[in-house]
Amino acid sequence: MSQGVAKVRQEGFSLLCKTSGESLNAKFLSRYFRLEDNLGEITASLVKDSYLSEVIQKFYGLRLLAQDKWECLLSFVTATNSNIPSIRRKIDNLCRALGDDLIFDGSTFKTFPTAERLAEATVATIAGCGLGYRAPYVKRVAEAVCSGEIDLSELNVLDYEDAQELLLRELKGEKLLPGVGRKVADCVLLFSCKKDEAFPIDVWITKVIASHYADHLDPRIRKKVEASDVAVLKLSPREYDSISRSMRSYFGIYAGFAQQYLYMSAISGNESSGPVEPVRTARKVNKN
DNA sequence: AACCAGGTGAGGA
DNA sequence: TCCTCACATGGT
Repeated sequence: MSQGVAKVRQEGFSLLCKTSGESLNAKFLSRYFRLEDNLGEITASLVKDSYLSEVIQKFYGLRLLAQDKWECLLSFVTATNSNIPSIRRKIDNLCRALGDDLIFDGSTFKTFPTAERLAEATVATIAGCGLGYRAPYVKRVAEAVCSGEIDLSELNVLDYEDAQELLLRELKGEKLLPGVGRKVADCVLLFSCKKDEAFPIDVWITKVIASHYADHLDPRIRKKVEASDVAVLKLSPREYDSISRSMRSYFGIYAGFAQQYLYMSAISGNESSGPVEPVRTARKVNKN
C-alpha cells in the first residue's frame, strides 16, 4: 500500500502531478485513475438503450478508480446507511485519530489508518469518530485483515463470484467481515479489484432500476419493485442477487461502468450529496 | 419533528 | 426464505 499525497490537475488531456514521494509516481497514478482504460470502447459497449446513452453523454469522462483494497473496504463499511458528506467526515475523523502525520508542500496530512492501528484501537475510540454502531464492525474487519483471516490480495486472483463469496464468507455461523453485505462487497470489487461487472445496488440505483429497467427484471421482482413505494424499498439478499444478475446480463462485462453513470445521474441535483470525490489515500488536516 | 442516507444484523413466522 | 426492526449520527 502506498501512502502519500498527490496534487493533481488536469489540463486538456494531460494530468499534471506533484507528489510526496518516489513511489507515488506517474505509473502509480495512472494505475490509480485507471487511465489505461479505453473509455470510448467501454461506453460504446453500453449503448443498449436511450436512457443510459443520454446519461453517458451527460457525464462522459467519468471513470472507475483502482483504490487500495483495504481503504476501500473499510470506507464502505463506514458508509452503510449514511450519506456522502457524513461518510467523508467519518473517514476524515478516522484519519485524524489513527492515521500518521505526513508533511507535504508545507501542509500536514494524515494517512489512512492501517488495519493494525484500527485493530488496536478501542471500539470507543472508533465510535468517537462518528461511526456509531458500525464501530465494532470496523474493529472486527481490521482484526480479520491484519490477522490474515482474510487476505485481500486473493480478490485479484478470483473471478467476480468467488471474490464476492470470499468477502461474504461465514465461519461457524459468524461472518468473517461483519458490516460487509452484498452492496459493500460489490463496491470493493468494483472500485478496488477491477471486477468491472460488479453492479452495486444502493437506494439510488434501486430507484433508477425501478423507473427505467423494470422490464429486465425477473417477473416476480419486477412486480414487487413496481408495486411498492420505491422510497422505502429494501432488497432481500435473494432479490439483490437476482437484480444484480439481471443487470450484469443486460449491461455485460462493463456493468459496473453503467452503474457508475446511472449513480451519478441519480444523485446529481441532490444538493446534500454534493460532488462525489474519490477517496484519497491521505487527508489534509485543517488547522483551526 | 419526522425522515433520509452508496445497508446490514438479529430475531421470528 | 421471507418479513420487520433496530441501529448512531448528522443533515434537511
